[in-house]
Amino acid sequence: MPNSNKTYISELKNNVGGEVTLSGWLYQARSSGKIQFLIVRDGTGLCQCVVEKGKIANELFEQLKHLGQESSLTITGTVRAEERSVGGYELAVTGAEIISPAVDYPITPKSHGIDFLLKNRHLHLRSQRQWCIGKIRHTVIDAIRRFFNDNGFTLIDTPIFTAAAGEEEQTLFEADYFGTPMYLTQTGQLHLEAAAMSFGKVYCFGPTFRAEKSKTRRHLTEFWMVEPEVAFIDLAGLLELAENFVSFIVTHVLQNNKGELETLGADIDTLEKTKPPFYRLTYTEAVDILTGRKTQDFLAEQLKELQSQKQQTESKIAELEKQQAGQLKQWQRDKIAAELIELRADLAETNTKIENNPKHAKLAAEFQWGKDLGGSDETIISQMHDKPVFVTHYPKKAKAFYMKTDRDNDKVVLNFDLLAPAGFGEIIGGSAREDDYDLLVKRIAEYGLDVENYLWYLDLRKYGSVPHGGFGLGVERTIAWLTGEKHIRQCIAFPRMMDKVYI
RNA sequence: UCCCCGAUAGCUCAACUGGUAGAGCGAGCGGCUGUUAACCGCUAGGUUGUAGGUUCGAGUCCUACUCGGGGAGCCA
Repeated sequence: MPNSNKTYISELKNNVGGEVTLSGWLYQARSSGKIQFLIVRDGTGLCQCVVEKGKIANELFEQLKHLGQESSLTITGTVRAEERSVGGYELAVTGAEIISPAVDYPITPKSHGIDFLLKNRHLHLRSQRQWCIGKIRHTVIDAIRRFFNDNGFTLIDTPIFTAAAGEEEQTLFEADYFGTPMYLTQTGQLHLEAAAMSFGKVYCFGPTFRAEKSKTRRHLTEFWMVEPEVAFIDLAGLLELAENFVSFIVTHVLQNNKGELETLGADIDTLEKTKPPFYRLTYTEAVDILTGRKTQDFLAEQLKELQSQKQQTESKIAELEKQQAGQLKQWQRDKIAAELIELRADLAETNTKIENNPKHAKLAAEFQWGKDLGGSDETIISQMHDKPVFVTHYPKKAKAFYMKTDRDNDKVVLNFDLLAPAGFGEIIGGSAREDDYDLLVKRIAEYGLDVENYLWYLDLRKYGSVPHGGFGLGVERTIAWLTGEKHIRQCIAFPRMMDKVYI
């Protein structure tokens, strides 16, 4: 091994002209007779290492040429700035040592199906895309903790095993707790309310489990949620807290992960607009929008766009198919075939959207005041805005028992959802909590719940009750929004989905 | 739980109205001194998800099952 400085790829910019040693894995390799381009990853980034014949021992040159993808190695060379390289720097290799050669790595640089990738999740984590998402997730979680810690909140760890339900009973995972049934937590909220009466401002942050039979791109059965709870706060205060919080996360990610966002193709311009104040709609206003002219026009316009998109894709496909019929080199033929696969997938997606458009229009037009907003309704509202939107004051019937009844209109509760823009949908749900003892007892009864299970919760209204409230933010949904990732399962290292847990 | 689509080489996909399976990537060998999912040549690799049925003949048609994808409802 030559005598040189061990370093990380992220530090290369500080070592231009110097000789350094990297430890990592072979991500990709191209060779051209007397020159090889090895892309090495070390956990901090990617670096192109240029190996020239004659600059290193012939034997080593041959070994490197036959090294399999994901082999581990240390590699030494001189750092130079190079525009053509990933990351802007590259290594002129002077030496290398193979630590462990890898043979037949299953994930190739070409495209793969999602089932295959999830089966190989332990390896897929090494891919550029998953690495970028992981880095952003780290920043999001760091920002969450930083925001609350720096704003006078105290962290409370609420239990994972719970006796009573926080949300819907049917969606609880049951566990056998020494012979008695217990449930995996769906929210730390009830316990958090108790803690808020001690510390004032508190938050909990941990995994949440919901046995919803939801097979969609927005659902996991195990996901991470952060929930703040504040004493002496009203709905307006909660909205302000939520918009400052979300803006803080976005700013943090933009500061720390621009490169990752670019690699992922995220919509950075829109993210940069995410600053308070966010839009505010009441549920009633949202319903008026959904059932009104504006939504029908909006959807009609969208349908037109989709149809022209469909035509464009179809004519592109037709053109490529024509080309395919002509005389071509094999590699040209393959390139066309690959493009066709992508275009056909796009077309299928566009077709689904076209198919759904009138259904969504109908659902929106026929929306009845009193129902909870459906997924498509949320998407429509969210698509109409370029910044997150609060929807507040939902009908009491559609919401949980602990939400505070609006004293000016007892048909609605003082709650809110925050919808991420451009169609991503709900990332936060929250409310002011019912703080009146008698009203809360009544609500528990109305929901057919057993008051016996909520005696301790009612105590909080008995001994110095105060107006208070809080909300929950879904970490994976937030990451999906920030990264532009279509499916939430890519936003956690080892996703747990309904009916399917891979590894 | 419901609706739609799919399952062909290790991976991603082809195979016109039923006529006996073909590419690329990956792997192996060789060539190429600036590649960007590099390129070029050669080699190996398949009882077409399972079980039945129709037919002279099934990857292709029918039935059931298994697995997967997308969407709906519900939600963060």
